[in-house]
Amino acid sequence: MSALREKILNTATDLFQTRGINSTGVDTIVAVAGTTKMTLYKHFHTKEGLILEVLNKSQQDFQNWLDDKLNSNSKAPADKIKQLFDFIEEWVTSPSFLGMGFIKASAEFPNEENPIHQLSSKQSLEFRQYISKLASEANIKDADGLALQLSLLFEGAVQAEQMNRGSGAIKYAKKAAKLLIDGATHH
Amino acid sequence: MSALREKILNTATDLFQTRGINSTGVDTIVAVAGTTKMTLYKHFHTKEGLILEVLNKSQQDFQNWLDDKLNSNSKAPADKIKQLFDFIEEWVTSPSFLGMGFIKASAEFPNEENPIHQLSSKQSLEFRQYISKLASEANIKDADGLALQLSLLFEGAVQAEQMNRGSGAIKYAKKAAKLLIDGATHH
DNA sequence: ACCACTCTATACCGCTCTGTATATATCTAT
DNA sequence: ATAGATATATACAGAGCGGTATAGAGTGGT
Repeated sequence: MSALREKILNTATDLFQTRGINSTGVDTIVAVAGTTKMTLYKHFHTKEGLILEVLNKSQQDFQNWLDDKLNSNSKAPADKIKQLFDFIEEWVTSPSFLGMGFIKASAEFPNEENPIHQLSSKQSLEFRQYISKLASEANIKDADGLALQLSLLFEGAVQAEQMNRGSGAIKYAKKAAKLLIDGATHH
Repeated sequence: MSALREKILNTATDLFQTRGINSTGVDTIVAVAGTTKMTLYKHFHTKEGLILEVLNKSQQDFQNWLDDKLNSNSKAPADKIKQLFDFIEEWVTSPSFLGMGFIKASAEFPNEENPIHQLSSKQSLEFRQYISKLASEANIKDADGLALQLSLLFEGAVQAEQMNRGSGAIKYAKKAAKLLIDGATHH
């Protein structure tokens, strides 16, 4: 894969997060990435195509990182879901964290028929399903219900963190998650 | 207060929610509102000024509606906080609900020095403080902590509803809220 | 040495954006 | 009836947007 393509992708990811998607022009992206529009448009057919690829890559990076963490730190399914918010906290409080792409994108493209909105919605659903799988492996009866609740806490905490960097909201989300998980677990 | 001014404000509120703020031009607003740019710019000095007023009015409408509901339905503080998510559900599932302004606005203007972002952040904080007041009146010890958790659930549920209209996420947020409130209450 | 390919540089098109200038119309208060 | 405020209609300026055209520079393989 082309190094320039990667560079454009990473630059766009940063700029979209820090300045907004609609507010970031293609000219700005290529200027910061140190290339030209011709090169960008050879790798990505339209700006919308670039946005979709940025969203996909961002979500893949997050999901892969999280999955690795969960699998390397513990094998027991009951432990995995309990550790979920520990790793989410690590991700969200990392200095390189600038926000979750699909959350911001869905706000900037509120029309449900817009491809960017649809991808955001799909990613949100997929993450929820990932949590649900963790929950059902931990033998929790209403796995989907718990997963939905945890995803609300997650998205709320990310939202709070995007609004006020270093707000510490994630710490309280973690506590709430623990309570919800305990409440949903068979005793 | 001018009727046209009101009309512009309401039209802008709708369009910002359904099409996004940056994607909604001033020309579109005046065309839908049935007036002209000259009139708009006599009432609002800049588009940013209009956005700020839209955000303020939206939040005031929500807060006033919620406060009225809570005060008319019950006087006991312990009941008020328990009913909080019942009314939030009523608000969010109403057909006229199109999203929360400050959540979308903070995503479209991620820079923390941007006035629109700052107002969004302030409104989020004020709503959290409102919940905290409910909690402390209900004699809950860690009122701020519970308020933060409930606000995360709220913002997460709104986020989910904005992504998928009629997702039913708010029902699960309500259940989670009940569990958190019970857990934080003295027995 | 030459070809094919990728990247650069720069200029441009057509459109949309915010905001303003100008001139006209409508309405109300005295 | 007339003055003053308010709204309309329309045109325009200046900038930025996404996307393309064209021509040339660098680089690797054969």
